[in-house]
Amino acid sequence: MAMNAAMPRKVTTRKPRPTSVAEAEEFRQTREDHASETAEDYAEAIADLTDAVGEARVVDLAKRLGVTHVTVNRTIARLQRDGIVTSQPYRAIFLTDKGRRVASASKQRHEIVVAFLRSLGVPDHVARIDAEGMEHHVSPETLAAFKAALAARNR
Amino acid sequence: MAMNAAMPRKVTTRKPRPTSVAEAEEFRQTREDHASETAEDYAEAIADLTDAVGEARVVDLAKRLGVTHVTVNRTIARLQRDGIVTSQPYRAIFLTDKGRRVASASKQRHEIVVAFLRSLGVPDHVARIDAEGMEHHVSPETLAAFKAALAARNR
DNA sequence: AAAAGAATGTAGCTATGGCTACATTGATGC
DNA sequence: GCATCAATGTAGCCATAGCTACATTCTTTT
Ligand SMILES: [Mn+2]
Ligand SMILES: [Mn+2]
Ligand SMILES: [Mn+2]
Ligand SMILES: [Mn+2]
Repeated sequence: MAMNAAMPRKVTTRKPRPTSVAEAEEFRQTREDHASETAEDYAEAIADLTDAVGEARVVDLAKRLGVTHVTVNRTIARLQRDGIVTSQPYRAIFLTDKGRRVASASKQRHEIVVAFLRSLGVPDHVARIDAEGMEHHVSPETLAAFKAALAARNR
Repeated sequence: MAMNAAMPRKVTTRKPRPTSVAEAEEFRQTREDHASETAEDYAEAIADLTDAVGEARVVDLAKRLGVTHVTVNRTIARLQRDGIVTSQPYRAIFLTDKGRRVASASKQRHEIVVAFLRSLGVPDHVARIDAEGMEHHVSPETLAAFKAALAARNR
């Protein structure tokens, strides 16, 4: 198809910028989820250890989380700053009221995610691994959908 | 119940350390997932933009990902170092073969996760947000389970 | 061709979260 | 009681990933 030479044409070397930026919100939420992830996992681990052996020590948390005791120390300092735990040198770590609420909500959500994956036929070991990461990105709506699917299956 | 005063008792101030450390593997995998997350999201975004407007520019990626152009610049340098993209100053960013493979696999997984959540009745907007974070923690086994559940629903 | 403006790049800051190496403290065993 | 060893703490390193402020380059407009 030949161009009419007399017809003026806008020469645009620079490509037009895409207008849509709706996706940005999704990434922002993911980053926000990651920001609370450490608090949630530590709170859960501290609650578990406290239930199991009466207290949560730095060395227990390090083993459980697969990091060194140094990393645990620094993280606990941040969690104390943020009102999730109390801690004193050479003492066990304890959850604050806020920390207990975080632990309880996280544990519930975590267990539902594991149960849901298992109900789909995912092997237990794999379900536990996937759930450890997925849990922090499961919104209340999605959690409700998981619960509903589990209930439907048991009906 | 009264204690027999003659019975010797081991006084253990220090609580016995918990032996189980199986959970550590789950956290390690989550950290590993997070390490590849940036490459996957950037590769997907670059592939999308290249399809949509012929090229991926720094400013487009910044808008899409909800970060400043500075963050994009630094990330692109790392991705180039890691063989995911090629880039030259003031030029568009292109995927390498490796980058295209990452983009393709990520995009497929991402779409399946979104479709699966929607099939559970999660509202589209929420499904997209949750999927953006969850996708990186979905193992091949779980992905297969999602696919199977979707197929069953359409049967 | 020059000006203006958009895009890109760079300098330098912050926070999180990993690590090794070394110092200190506390609990256990003798 | 004291020595030993486990636990805890601290110093200082690294990488990732975010930011603001400012400099430079390229594209478009006039
Ligand atoms: Mn958890
Ligand atoms: Mn987790
Ligand atoms: Mn993502
Ligand atoms: Mn994640």
